[in-house]
Amino acid sequence: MPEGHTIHRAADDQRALLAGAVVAADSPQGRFVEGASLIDGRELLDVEAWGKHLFYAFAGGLRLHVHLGLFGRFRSGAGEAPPVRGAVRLRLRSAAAWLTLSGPTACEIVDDDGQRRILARLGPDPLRAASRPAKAYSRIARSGVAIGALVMDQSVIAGIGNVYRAELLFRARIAPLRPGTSIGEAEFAQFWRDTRSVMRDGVRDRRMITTRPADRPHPKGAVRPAERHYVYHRTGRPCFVCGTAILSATLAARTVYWCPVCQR
DNA sequence: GTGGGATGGGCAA
DNA sequence: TGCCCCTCCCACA
Repeated sequence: MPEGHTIHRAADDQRALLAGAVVAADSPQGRFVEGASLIDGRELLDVEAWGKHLFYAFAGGLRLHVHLGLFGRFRSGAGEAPPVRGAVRLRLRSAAAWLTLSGPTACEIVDDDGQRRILARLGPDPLRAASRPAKAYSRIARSGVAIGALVMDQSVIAGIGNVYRAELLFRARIAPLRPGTSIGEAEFAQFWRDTRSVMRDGVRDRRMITTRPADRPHPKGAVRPAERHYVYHRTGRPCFVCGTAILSATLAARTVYWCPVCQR
C-alpha cells in the first residue's frame, strides 16, 4: 500500500537490513541491467524517504531513486535470497540480507542535481521532522482548487495518497470540495498535526488505521477490517459518527469519499 | 480461469 | 482529461 507511511517504513526497514553493507546488485527481469551494474559491489550508505520517493546513497557518490507508483512492491528478508518471484527489476544482496523490487514507476540512477530536481517538486512531508507546513498552507490559502485535490498534490504536501486524503479530511471534518482559500490557518494547523500523528501510526503499525476507537461500532478488541476507515471505500454505507450514507465522486482523477453531514 | 480495479504519476493533447 | 506504465489480488464465473 504505497502511500507515504509505506515508503518511510520501507526506508527504515531497508536501512536496518542493508545500510553499511557491500551489496551485489542485478536485474533479473533485465530492465535495469545497466543501472544495477553501476551499484553492484558498492557499499550502501543510507536509505532515505521523501514523500513517496526513496533515495539510496551508495559509496562513490552514486544515488538510486525509486518510486513505487501504484504497482511497485518490495520484498526483503534476512539470510540468503529466495528464488526470484515474478518480474524483479532490481535485486540487492548482502552477506546477511536481500531486497527485491518489482513493478516500480521509477528505478534510476541519479546524480545530486537529479535528486535536487525531484525534491524541488515536493511539498513538505509530514513524516519528516524538519518539514515546513507553512509552505503547504501558503499554497492552499491562495488556491481556488478543491482541498481534496490540493492535499493529494505532491507539490503541496508530499506523501498523502487517496486513502489518507479521504480519511484525514474526514477526521478534520473538512468537505473535500471546499476551495483551498476557505481553509483557515488554525484549521490547517490542526489538519497538519493530525496528519503527522496518523501517518506516524501508519509507519509504526505498517498499516493504515484511521478510525478512532470510540467511533468504531466495535470499539473493543482487534480492529475489524471493515472498521479501519471512516469513508474510504464505504460509498453508501452509514457514517460511523452520524449514520448518513457516505458519498463518493471523482476528484483529481481519483475517487474521493466523504460524509455530507460530518464534513462541511 | 478471467477481468477489473487498486494505495501513483508523467505525459500528450 | 485520458492514456499508459505494468503488478498483484480479489470477485466472479
